[in-house]
Amino acid sequence: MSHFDSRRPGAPALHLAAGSGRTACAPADRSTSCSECNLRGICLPSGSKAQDDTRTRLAYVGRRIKRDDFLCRMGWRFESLHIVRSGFFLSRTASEDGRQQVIAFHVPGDVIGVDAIAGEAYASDVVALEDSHVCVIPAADMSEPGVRQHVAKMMSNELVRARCAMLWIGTLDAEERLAAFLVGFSERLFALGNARDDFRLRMTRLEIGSYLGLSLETICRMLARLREAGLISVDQRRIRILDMQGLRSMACMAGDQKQAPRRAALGS
Amino acid sequence: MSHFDSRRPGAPALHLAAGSGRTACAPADRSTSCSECNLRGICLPSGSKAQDDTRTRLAYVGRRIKRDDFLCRMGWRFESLHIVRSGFFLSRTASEDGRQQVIAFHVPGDVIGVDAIAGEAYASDVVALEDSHVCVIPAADMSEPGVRQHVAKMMSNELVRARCAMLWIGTLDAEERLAAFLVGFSERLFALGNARDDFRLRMTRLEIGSYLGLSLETICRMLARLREAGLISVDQRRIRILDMQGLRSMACMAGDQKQAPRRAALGS
DNA sequence: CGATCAATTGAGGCACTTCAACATAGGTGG
DNA sequence: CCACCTATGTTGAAGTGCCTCAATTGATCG
Repeated sequence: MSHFDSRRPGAPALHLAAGSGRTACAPADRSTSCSECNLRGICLPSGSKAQDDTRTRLAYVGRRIKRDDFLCRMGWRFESLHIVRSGFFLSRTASEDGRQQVIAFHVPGDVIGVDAIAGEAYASDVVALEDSHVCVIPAADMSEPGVRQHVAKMMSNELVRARCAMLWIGTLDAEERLAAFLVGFSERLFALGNARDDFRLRMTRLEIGSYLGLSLETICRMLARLREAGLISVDQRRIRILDMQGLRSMACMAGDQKQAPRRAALGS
Repeated sequence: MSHFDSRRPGAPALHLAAGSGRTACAPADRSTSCSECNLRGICLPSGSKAQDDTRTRLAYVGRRIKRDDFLCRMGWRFESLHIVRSGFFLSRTASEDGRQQVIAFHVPGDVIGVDAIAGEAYASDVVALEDSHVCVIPAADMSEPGVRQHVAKMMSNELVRARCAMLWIGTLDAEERLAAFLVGFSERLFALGNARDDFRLRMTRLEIGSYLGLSLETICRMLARLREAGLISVDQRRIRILDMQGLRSMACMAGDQKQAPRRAALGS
């Protein structure tokens, strides 16, 4: 099923999660008070003084999104932000000729839709990678102090992550990029209470490749190379990190050892 | 002069603007009321109803930054946002082993420093590409309604631009990337009252290359190729766009014609 | 248990990097 | 004003990392 224009001449007939065409109109849940949410401490309004006060006052409508369904589509009018309560999402954009790229993965606690605030329409498609659950935050609530602060922080975080990805894609070779991705993903899951060195990828090799600007075959090969180097073990989507130190240094996130490639060096 | 660790073994001895080592401690200016600023309408608090009211009330301290000086450095504690009043800036990050990448260019009206809100420290170096002038907005003022809205929009814009850059780097080949960059830069300048088809690049080929994940030689060659194709004329840093339609379609920002490369295609 | 999608691995080609030589512009001091 | 210097820009030739194409295996699901 095609949910896009992508019937352009000669387009490779690849298939991908999120092709099911359903459009995320799952019925709204009961609303839940923030003070009873299992994301207390991760989600809003962390850090503020009026914290408990705000939290008891706030209550948001939840929505369930099934695997492969859209949370929102490019061009939809911006009406609300969403916070991931459980599950995983992927965001992707497309250029006007239909080429797509994964530009973000979202884990519980993340705010989705901040790229729509400026344009008043969503700037990317957001797809659930597994059955998920989000809180709906009406745009009007962004002026609420506790919400405002949390949203500002999460936006800032998104920006840092996006720029981090730019740094990876622009300066690291394939093996390093994948190492950086794995370390980063591990850390995000760790912040949610996961083990740091044992997790399951929720996305396909194709989606990882798209995110990192590499082909899916290269992802496979580099996973194999990292495995052969004894840094990780790979079993389908289950990843175990055997040598975090080594992986980090390969990802240029610790002691360095490699010469920077030309296109990266800005000298100084 | 080295302002970084980059004396790593074998680092190529490239030199770049922003090596002067001065650290942007130019004396603060007189403060200026927002109602008298020449960015009225572009800058805050555009769009709000309490617009004129807020604008007359607000007044911000200005700061001058000389060419090649830093507005802020990675790791500095976050104390204030900056809005570019005049001039041009470049942001760049570095991985821990010293590889750098340009991650954004800033034109008048842009908010600088939003990536610091989450981490409470600046996440990138920001360098003036020419003598510039910024407004200093204390972090505390972010709760001010008019400011809040504008900052949220500009953050959202930054995120969109960053993701746009990811899309370019991840899915377009060198020639297309450069075309997209030129079109995008043209549009940003146009929004500031410039001609759409005649402008001056403020940055070196090296910096453009870094931003686009390409070597500076490739930038040269692709500029030549676009010139030979009759799409632009190039005279040093002065660019004239001779065929906007053609340039846009090459940048995949209008009618398409090319087959998407594999690494981009997410199928559907 | 077939059908479909995801993952793996090999072989070959090309786009871009790298290295290198040279041209040009802008600045400085004689 | 010149010669001189350094940073930037340009262009050529050669190497290579990753993409592309292709064929196979392994999961997953109705």
